[in-house]
Amino acid sequence: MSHTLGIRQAQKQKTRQALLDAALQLLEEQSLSSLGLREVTRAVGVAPTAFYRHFRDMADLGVALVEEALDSLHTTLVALLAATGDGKDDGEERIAATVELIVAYVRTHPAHVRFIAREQHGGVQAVRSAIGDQLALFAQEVKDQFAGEPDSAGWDEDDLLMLARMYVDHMVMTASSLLEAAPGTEQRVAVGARRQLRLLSLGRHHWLDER
Amino acid sequence: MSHTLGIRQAQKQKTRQALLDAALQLLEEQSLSSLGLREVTRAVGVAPTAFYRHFRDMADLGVALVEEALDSLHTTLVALLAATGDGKDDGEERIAATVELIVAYVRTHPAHVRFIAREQHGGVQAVRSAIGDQLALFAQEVKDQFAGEPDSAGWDEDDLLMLARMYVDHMVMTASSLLEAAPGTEQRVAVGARRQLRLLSLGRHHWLDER
DNA sequence: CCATGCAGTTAACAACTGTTCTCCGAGATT
DNA sequence: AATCTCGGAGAACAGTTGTTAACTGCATGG
Repeated sequence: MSHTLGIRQAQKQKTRQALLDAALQLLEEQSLSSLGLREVTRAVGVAPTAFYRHFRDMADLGVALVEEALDSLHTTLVALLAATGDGKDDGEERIAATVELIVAYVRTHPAHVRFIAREQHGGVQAVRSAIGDQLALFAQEVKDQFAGEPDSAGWDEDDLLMLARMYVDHMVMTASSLLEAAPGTEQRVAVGARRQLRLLSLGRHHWLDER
Repeated sequence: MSHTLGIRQAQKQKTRQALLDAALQLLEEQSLSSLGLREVTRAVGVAPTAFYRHFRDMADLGVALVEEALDSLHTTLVALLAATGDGKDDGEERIAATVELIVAYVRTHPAHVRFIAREQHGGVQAVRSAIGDQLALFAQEVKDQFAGEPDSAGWDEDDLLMLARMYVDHMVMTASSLLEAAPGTEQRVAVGARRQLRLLSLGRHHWLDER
């Protein structure tokens, strides 16, 4: 594969990406259901009708944005699981590394984070369920990771998934909190996030105590 | 006070409420930043210009909706704290009662729940911070409740607030999940919510273990 | 080298938006 | 009874929206 796809399709994907970028930027101050097709094409410097060469409508573009955003997040998640998955380091180190990775991600992909947080419960059905599906998939991966750890011996399948979901949800929530935090306040948010992870970790360790 | 406010102001508040109700209903399928002034007045059956007699713009109406929605939620929260606050019942009963109250609230105020979940991270700044402030206030109340319980002996102030925030966030998240759950699936969501609360409760009990 | 495919353009459309100004009529005030 | 107040109606405005149709020019594959 990959025979340096012709100058033709290259240009197409270039403007397509320009549309996605422009939309993502415009979405910092509004939500998808109020973002107009013309608004996006105007920002790119292209005729309104050119939009239809790439997307059926704005909802379609929204779904494409979900894929782009959650793909980059997925990369981060894999890195996170790989870095903290050896089971050697005890809880505290693992927690610190996790939060630090989230902080770094938010710093490098703020617009993506805002988009996911906003449209997760937003007004466009197709986008909402696209995000929901992807996050459920993330939870599955986290669960699989957990399943291989000694701490999870004797755990129910459903309980493991529930735990994984809590971690994923907490990850998204923390990222969103970091975004809205006043400049300079990010460290406070990070401290809070570590404390919350510590609580979850404690709950996990004592889950099977009284059984 | 309250001398049966004249038939004049009565009519005014009546149409004002009609505007709020219509907006809340229209918001089930879109988000606030895309909801138009004319759309709302049309649904009520009133001239577009009448809108300005009650709200400066849609953002202003949004803030009013926040107050209405979170006021009803606050009532539920107080009931929740009162019902589970005697400290007598052990964790499991308390958890079941909490989840059941959330389920009941979602069933009776679905539109309010959807609105809060959607606009919490939505595109209208004023509404976002209005919701944030109210939820922070809820967390304070929960914290005060926790502070009076024996389980919280020796707890740091910040840690208590962090715990309270986790409970409030979990409450909102559970309510939102119940909304999006396929009909008949609510019971599954409720079971998951109970498990999550159990985990939080376990974390809480062992918070001071290794200090 | 030429015919075809196709990303992007131009022009036009009916529909809709927020906002202003002017007016009306009925409740409130004296 | 006369006057004032003010919630709401009506008409008009400049701007914007999504979508259509027919076009242009260039990379592409035979």
